[in-house]
Amino acid sequence: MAFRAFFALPAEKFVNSAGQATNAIYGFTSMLVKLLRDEQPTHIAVAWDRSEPTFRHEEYADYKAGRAETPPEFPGQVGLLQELLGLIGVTSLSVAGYEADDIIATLAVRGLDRGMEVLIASGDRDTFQLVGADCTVLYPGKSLSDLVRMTPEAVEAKYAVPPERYRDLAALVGEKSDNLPGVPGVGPKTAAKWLAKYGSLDELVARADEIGGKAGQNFRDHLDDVLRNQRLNRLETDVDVGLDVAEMTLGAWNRDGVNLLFDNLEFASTLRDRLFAVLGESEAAGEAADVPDEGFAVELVEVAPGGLAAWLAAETAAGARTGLAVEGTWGRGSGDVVRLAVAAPSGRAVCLDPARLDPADEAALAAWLADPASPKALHDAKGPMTALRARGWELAGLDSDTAIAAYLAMPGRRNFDLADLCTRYLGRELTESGAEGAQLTLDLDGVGDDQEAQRRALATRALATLELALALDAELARRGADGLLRDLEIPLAGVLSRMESAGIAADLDYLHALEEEFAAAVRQAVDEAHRVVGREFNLGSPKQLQQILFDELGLPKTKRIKTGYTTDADALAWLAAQTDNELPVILLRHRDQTKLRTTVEGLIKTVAEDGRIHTTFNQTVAATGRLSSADPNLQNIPVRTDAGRRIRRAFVVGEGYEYLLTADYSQIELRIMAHLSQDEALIEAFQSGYDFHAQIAARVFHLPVDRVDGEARARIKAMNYGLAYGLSDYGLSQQLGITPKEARVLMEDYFAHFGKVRDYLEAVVARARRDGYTATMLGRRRYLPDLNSDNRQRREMAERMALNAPIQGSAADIIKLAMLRVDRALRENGLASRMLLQVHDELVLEVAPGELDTVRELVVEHMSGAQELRVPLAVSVGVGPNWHDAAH
DNA sequence: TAATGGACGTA
DNA sequence: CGTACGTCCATTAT
Repeated sequence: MAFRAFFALPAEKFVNSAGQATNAIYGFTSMLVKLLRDEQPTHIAVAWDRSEPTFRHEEYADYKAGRAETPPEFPGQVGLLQELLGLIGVTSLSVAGYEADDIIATLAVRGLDRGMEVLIASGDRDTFQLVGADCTVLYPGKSLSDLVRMTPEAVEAKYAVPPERYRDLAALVGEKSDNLPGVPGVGPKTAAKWLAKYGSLDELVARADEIGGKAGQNFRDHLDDVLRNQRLNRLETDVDVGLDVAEMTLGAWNRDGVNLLFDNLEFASTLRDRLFAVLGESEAAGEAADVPDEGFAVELVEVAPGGLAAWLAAETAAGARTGLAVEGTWGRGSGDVVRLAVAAPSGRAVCLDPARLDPADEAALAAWLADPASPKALHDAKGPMTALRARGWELAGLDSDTAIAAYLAMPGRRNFDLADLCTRYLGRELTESGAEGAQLTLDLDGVGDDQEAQRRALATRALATLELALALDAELARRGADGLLRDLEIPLAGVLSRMESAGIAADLDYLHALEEEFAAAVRQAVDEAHRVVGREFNLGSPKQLQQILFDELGLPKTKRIKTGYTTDADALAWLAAQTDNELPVILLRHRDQTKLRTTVEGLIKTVAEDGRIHTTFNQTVAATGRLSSADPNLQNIPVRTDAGRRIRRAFVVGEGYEYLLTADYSQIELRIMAHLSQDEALIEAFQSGYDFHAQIAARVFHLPVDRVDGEARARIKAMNYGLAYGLSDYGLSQQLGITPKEARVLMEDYFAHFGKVRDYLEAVVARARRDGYTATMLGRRRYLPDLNSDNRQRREMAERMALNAPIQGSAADIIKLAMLRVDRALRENGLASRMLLQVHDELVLEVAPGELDTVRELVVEHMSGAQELRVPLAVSVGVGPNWHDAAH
């Protein structure tokens, strides 16, 4: 049953933050709760298979051979499940040399002997042989929670043989999963027909000659197999289980132990409550607790016009938090609200249509939304916040954002759907096919055009958000991440919302001119390439390129990739050096120009009515804590090449403003590494204020700083940055064009002077391996279960992530702090200047007329002062009419 | 039509 | 065989 649960629940949704899979534990426990509740057994035991071979293996060496490997996530859950059973007072049994079913059969027979009524919950059909008047098998049906009662009638109805003949039927048909082949061409129908005619397998064997047809011949040919199957599928009923049935009553249970285990497994309260409820029943029978195990019991209330203020006041007395769900559209810095629902802790909720709101109610709603003293929980609030602002409503009092909270708890997760999180934290996923009525879908699209259903769905969402926020509060408190949510990420959502709405002005005419220029360059490259090859082909197709370069032109092979040989820029540059053929150079130019053209085209497409480009900042994507930017991505606008930098001229200061100002942290990640490692030499290099890389090079190569040449500085610069990424000697050698051995020597020289850096890096990985996660300066965690992987590639990958995550993540923490400080300072000083973009270590601001000096000073102060480090946090600032000229 | 993989832009 | 992203395009799978 645990194995069934394992496959019934998605493993990726049931992993705790230490990387422990929990789906089998969750599913099994859930089934057990249902069994205890519905069947109220007086005695109960759970039997387990063991890993040792059984008597069946001794008799038939290939027993269960050819089975797929047990998924690695499963075995680790068995011990935890047994621990849980121990805590709740349920007997666990296993006996060497026997399968769980033999133990079950033994207990069943002994129970029946005592006149007990016996229930067997098993996913193994062999147990059907035990079915009788007082023995029923509960066999998993369509879903986990659906157990089919296999009574004698049910067995007969399904297999057309009585339970005592089931073994015969199974022997004839065979059992694939046990590697017991049956008679070819004989399925349950034929087998049942024969058994009906001859009465039993023994009789069938005795009269084998009489059976006609191809199947009959097959039966005679495979008689040995059938008889072996029949011997092996008999369940042993006299196993020495070491315990009497009478001892298998539900024992005392350990509430604290269960709580602790559930906390570790990160199971939310629902399953725990259900379990406690049934255990409570077993202690004091008759006192049935009615625990709803599904849906959200929302009570959608209609408030009379003008009554909203009173309703809100009554429901949120004593500052209770509410759940708020908004339906509408948002993106690219704007949006609209179609309706919104407010759910209170009582389970009551209202659903409001802003367009049809009584004026008094509208005022009440606006005031309530803007009231910082009215705590609200939303799921992914930034979008709704933007949409509300587009209607003139400010949102304040954001007390929890369940998407961000879940991100802080599980920063590596891909999506943070409300429905998925409800599954994960509130455990409603097993109740899909349960009681009627109470169930409400969370899927807004799935409810059709029924207005009332949509209102209910939104109200349900609001209540779900409220309940989820509570579960996540506890989750984050346990991690010490509640401050990160409350003081950093939630306020940042508001700042980002306003940045998105502001957008950045674009010079459309200039962009169009650029596009044409890049397009012409692309066309020329295409023509040249076609001419060189002698026919037309698609330069954008890696597959066609491989064909031409390696097959037709016979150029030397590059690095292998899944689909053949790579045609990436490094490889093309290498090819260009290997051959006289001009094609690789043309292809490189084509790649460059194509990339620039598509970047410009993408930007043009996203210029809004107001002449500005409004990106969307995602706060829950990057596993390290960084922001990301999408639609369009303004964090990857070219800057390294001249041609690329020209694109930055298209980002200009908007009407009513005087300058764009950029401010960036210089070498923030290296400074963080110096701070965290506490390496005195590194710290000193930063404190002196001179060229950092040159100073480090001087130490490594034993030269005065002014004698360090460009080559030496470049090597050390690559090394400095590489260290923060878990660079290997091989990687360093590739980057510097030296041999791995030389790179190795260089690294040794480096660490000879900066030993604490090595100590720090090693300690980070060791600690992460022990704790299961890394942490940034503000306590933002990243979980890396692969640090203990048996797979070397995965493990080393995780080690590099562990090296980088605290550094990159701390930098992300710091600039987020800086953004809050800058934003607050701008507003408190009544300045019209505003923040527009964040590019990981850089902020772009739009400066209002006459505010330049104030803003420059304020930005530097709040960025460099965002976090106290052992080294200065240097910030450099540039000002200009466009993003390019504002560089420094 | 959706998913995947290669390639490449940024910090 | 350094990290973190998002987007475009071609190709493959459904």
